[in-house]
Amino acid sequence: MSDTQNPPGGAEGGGRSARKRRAILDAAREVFLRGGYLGTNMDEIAALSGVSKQTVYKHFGSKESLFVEIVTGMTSGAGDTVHERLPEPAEDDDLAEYLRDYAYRQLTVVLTPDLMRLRRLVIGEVARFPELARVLHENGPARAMRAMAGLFERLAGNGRLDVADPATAASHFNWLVMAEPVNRAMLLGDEAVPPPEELRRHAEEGVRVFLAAYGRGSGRPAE
Amino acid sequence: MSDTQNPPGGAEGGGRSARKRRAILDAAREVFLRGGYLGTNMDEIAALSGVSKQTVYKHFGSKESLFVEIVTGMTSGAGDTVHERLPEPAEDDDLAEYLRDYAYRQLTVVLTPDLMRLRRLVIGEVARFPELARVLHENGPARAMRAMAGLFERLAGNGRLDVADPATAASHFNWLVMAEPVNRAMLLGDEAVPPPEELRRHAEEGVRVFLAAYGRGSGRPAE
DNA sequence: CAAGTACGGTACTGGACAGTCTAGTTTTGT
DNA sequence: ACAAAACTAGACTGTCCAGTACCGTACTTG
Repeated sequence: MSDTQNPPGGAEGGGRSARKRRAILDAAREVFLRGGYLGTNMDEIAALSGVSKQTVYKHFGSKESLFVEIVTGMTSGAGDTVHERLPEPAEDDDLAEYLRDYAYRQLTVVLTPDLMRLRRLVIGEVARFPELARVLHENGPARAMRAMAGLFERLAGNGRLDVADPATAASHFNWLVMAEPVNRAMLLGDEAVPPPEELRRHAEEGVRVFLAAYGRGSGRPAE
Repeated sequence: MSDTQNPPGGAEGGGRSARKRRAILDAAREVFLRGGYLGTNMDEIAALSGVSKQTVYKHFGSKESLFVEIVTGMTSGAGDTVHERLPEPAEDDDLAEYLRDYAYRQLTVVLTPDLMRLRRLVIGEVARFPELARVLHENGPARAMRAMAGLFERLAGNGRLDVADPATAASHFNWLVMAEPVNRAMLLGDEAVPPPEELRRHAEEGVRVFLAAYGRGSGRPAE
């Protein structure tokens, strides 16, 4: 209809087939995130992507395949954006400041509406698609906590943290920061996500508690 | 068929109608928890409860009503078992011990398989039934944290804790203890729930961190 | 430009399922 | 004992939906 005049390279690259494929994926993500697996029908996906149902089934063999592709794509993609580009803290950086920034960044990514909807979707389908939940756990919390555990271990080696069990410390740090807002958003909807400045305060409080337990005596500066 | 010989009082009390009603509720809980809202059909509920479909619709007007009744019943019921019967710690009690016990009890209740399945179910249906999620949040984490905040406030008044903001302290305590195992069980299934002794260790570690941040200088005993 | 492939539109199949209807049976209250 | 109320079994309606078939058309490629 609207892009009949874009023979080879419209706005996005790739051949016609590849373009259709992307359109289907985009539409399917939207529709699945809105309605869940059972609450979604393939006609709606076809209509929203401006493609015939036949084409949908040519590209993805079944509703189930399409669903799995959408979800795995989103989970692994989201995990990549958080890690892979957090600089190690320099020797003379303020450690508390570094941890606050890290916490805040993590919060803003995970609380993205689409990621919250993905999380709800996957959790609701644990019984039907246990593999997807496993992948989400691996690419989400498990991955983040492994990265943090490595960092804490190095910082303990430097003498900048007092951490005997890096994995436990990483879990404590992660959930001190993430648990409250994630749980709220999970149950109360995306409108329950606090505004940025409140998230920053929340991150600060979490870091304060973490450093009180794992800092080198400087956790509570006063007194 | 089998209970034709129990005229008035079979095993459970109540008239025939009340007994049927309970049977329907039990069956519906099982089936909804297993298959989710859309994944459940009313014929299965009728069959499992040993009752005709007509009777199901006499007692509960629709699939939706039945679902709402099941879920609200479970959420409020579960909240009650945790609170309402935690004794205040006595003056000469060991506070750390008291908090460990409290944390461990909370863990064992929340990690019950049925409660985990309920949580997944409700989260997966947030878009369709936002009210249910609100109720679960209110009767679950919110209620627990309010109770804890009250306790911490009193302990701060006693000089046994160093808590300026009881609500934040309660959130930190709650999630230090609950977040990791609950999140694991949520995504990895009920088999990922750690055995009791590991839960106890986990509760201990959470309490240790909490007291390091909020205790009266005695958080980290060494040094 | 011709042959082959991908796509659109649409109708169709087969099955599932919420909720209703009917007619006969059991239970209960009085 | 008897009438009202509750229950049973199963057929039935209307609807929705995954996946397929068919055929004409647009695009791609040699």
